[in-house]
Amino acid sequence: MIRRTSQDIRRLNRFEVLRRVYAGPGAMSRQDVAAATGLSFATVANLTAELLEAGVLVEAGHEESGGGRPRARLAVNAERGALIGVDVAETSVHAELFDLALTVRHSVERPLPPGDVRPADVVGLLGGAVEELLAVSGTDRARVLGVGVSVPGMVDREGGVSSFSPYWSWHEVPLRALLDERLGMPLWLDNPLRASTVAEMWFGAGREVDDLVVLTLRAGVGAGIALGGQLHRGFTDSAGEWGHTCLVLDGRPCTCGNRGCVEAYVSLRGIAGTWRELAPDDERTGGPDDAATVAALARAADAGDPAAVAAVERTGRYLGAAVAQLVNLLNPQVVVVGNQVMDLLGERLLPVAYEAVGRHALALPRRAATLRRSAVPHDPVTRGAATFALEGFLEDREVFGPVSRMRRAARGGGGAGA
Amino acid sequence: MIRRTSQDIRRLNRFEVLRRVYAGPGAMSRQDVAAATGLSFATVANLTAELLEAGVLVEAGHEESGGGRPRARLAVNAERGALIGVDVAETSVHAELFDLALTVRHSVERPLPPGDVRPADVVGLLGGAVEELLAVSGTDRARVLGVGVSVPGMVDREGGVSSFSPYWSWHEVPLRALLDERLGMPLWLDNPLRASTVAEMWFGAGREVDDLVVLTLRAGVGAGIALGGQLHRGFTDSAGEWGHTCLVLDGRPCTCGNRGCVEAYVSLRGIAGTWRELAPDDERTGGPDDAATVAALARAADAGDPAAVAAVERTGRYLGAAVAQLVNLLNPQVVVVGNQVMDLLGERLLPVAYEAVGRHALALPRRAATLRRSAVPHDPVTRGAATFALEGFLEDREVFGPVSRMRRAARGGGGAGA
DNA sequence: CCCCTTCTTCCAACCCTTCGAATAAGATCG
DNA sequence: CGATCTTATTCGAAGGGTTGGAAGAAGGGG
Repeated sequence: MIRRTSQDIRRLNRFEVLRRVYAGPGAMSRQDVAAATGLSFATVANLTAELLEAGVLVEAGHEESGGGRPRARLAVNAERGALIGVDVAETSVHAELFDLALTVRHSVERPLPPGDVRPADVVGLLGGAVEELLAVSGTDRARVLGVGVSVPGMVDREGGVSSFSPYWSWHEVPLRALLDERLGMPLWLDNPLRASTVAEMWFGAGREVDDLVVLTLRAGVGAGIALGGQLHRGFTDSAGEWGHTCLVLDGRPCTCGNRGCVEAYVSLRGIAGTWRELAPDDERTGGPDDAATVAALARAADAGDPAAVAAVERTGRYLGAAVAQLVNLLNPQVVVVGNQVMDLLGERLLPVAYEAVGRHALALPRRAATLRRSAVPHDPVTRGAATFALEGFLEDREVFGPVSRMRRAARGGGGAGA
Repeated sequence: MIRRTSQDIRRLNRFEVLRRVYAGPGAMSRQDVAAATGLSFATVANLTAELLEAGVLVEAGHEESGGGRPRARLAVNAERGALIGVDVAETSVHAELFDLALTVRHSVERPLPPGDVRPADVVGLLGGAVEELLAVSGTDRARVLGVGVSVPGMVDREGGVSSFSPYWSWHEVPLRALLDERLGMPLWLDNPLRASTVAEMWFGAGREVDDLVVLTLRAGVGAGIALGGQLHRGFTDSAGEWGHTCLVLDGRPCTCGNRGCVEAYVSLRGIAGTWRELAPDDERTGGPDDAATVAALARAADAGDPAAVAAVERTGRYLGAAVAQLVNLLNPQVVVVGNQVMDLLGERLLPVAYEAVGRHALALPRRAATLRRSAVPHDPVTRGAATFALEGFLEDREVFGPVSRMRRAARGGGGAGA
């Protein structure tokens, strides 16, 4: 049983206030935040005071006054510290350094060798990439508020263990232990699905919406699920494995051993496969690099190549049918589609997919749901990983103590008068 | 934005305590409840006092003492009031009267005419059934704490409107308005999926588990979803429409107009259809009453009829493949299968289905999930409907006021000594 | 320079949980 | 049969949160 305490309310409200400030581009006042969150003004003032004291927010000038006291503008204090987000993907380790305003400051990408990769190699590469980020940006280690790391597959977040990797023969790898030693900074581990989702919640569609599903389409595919404003992790941290949902009974073989999985149709490899089916003699369809093949497909479709157009169309229909299942089952307000496949095929795919959703989903949940492309700036996975670190920092009891502690401090210090 | 307040904590804890008392068959002490809920003993004592004062609980004797003061046994006060649960189904209206211990006291079933049925007819029949329940049981209207009504299809719970019915040509029918007038008792409207799920949360597998999926298999099929101990309703109250998830692309036509839906394979009609496919010349497979056909199928399978055995087996595989999707996506701790199909085919179906889940789901979420038959006594839909009324009663601010109100009352009244 | 308007801060009130001391209620033993 | 022991409950104070409203702060306008 999880104990619910009033401090949870406080923590969630703190998140909420800060999310609004991130959302409003430098122009949020306390009043705006109160209106947007539905919290009382007193509470917003209280929480902002706390965030100001912690240096997370700063007051940046005032708004135009229409006769009364002008509102103070709240902004995130970018210089309060740095966050690092790392995306360990199939072929590379991508590490980025953000300031606290979640602006990308520096970026490093290190290729991973093909084939099976040992955990120690990833740890080494990751450690090196982080060191380089610190060196290049001249950031002191102590200024880093946390490092978020996204590892593919199933990750036991609490234990810090990678239970299973789709690409490598990893089993119960104690990543936290290995990385803690190497990095010496606060560390949060999770997987790319949940990273993308949390990025969406802070910086994308999730800012306005409480029930959303975030589809990640790249080498693998998955669905991050956020319901009631809370990320759903599942009983063993493995919710969101949408890729091996059966889309076509006895359809194409999938890497998982089954047939007809969603992933076999809307992942990079699946899309390349669809093109190959439709144009078996076209040598562009046969390359070993699926991302390159899909990029070629996009170009060919733009050029009016009939097989390519048909392949995109068919992919859209597959995607739509698969999304319809989610819409029926979860009745979300928004379905966000993101990552590589979107970057490559983007606008070509969504209209077809949307139309297919309409054919496959029931009227009421379909009308409720909108399908849209991710609006998260830059890479949602590294950003999401950094967001985990941000969330971790915001839960730090040293920095954000209980209210009474603040009050004692205020009394002791004695505020300087005007 | 939904405001989170400390009173929500109180309300949820009140639910939690009471759920434990229902779960422990007459043998729960305050200590047991505290251990089971993880709440502090003081809080449990506090909540119990409130429930005792409201007459919901009573102290029923003491446990054997092993040397110290004996523990008081807590029990639900069945006589505190009555609850009515109504299941409006395709072919009948089934109304049941429960005491507060959720024991069925009286039951009435009224057939509905085949074909399109008007809302007024359902309201009339329902009203009559409720009147009969009151008359037969000699229950005073004022003693009824609430009436829960389950209506098929999509129901706007807050508005009290049936947005869409799968059987009848209902559109935006203001059921609450119609029924309020007829019944004159507190009313809660919802659909059978969510009713079954909430029944499971209070009286079935959900007592021990926080993430569960409840499959309802009868004329239609659906999946009730409870995550983190909370029922998920979806953005427009229509989550759980699992029946029209695509199981076989371009498979059997479904009533919804698409092809290959889950419902076309594991609903009563779907199962009958599978049997018919396998034994087209067997006249037992062709009756108009699907429930009767499935009952015949169960008998034939028991008798060793090869086509019947194959039909059950195939149905199990379909079910397993469909469940695997849910297991992968949501990573629940338990999947409960219930309602008519289970009653008819029960034990024959689950082993095959379980095996198929194993083939179609990923290792980690599969290991986490158990598939089991509903353990909710009697009819989960009427019971769930009654449970909505129970929950409504437990939220009644007149009865369960804030803590301070209690304290004032205690001071004013002055408790009688021992 | 005073008044008016609007934003912020501050305080008291209220809600909820929990710790620990005090009280209650049997069992047991001398 | 009372003292003592053990365990269960009750009670009060403290701690963590939110909120409405009074009081203070900061401009604009006459």
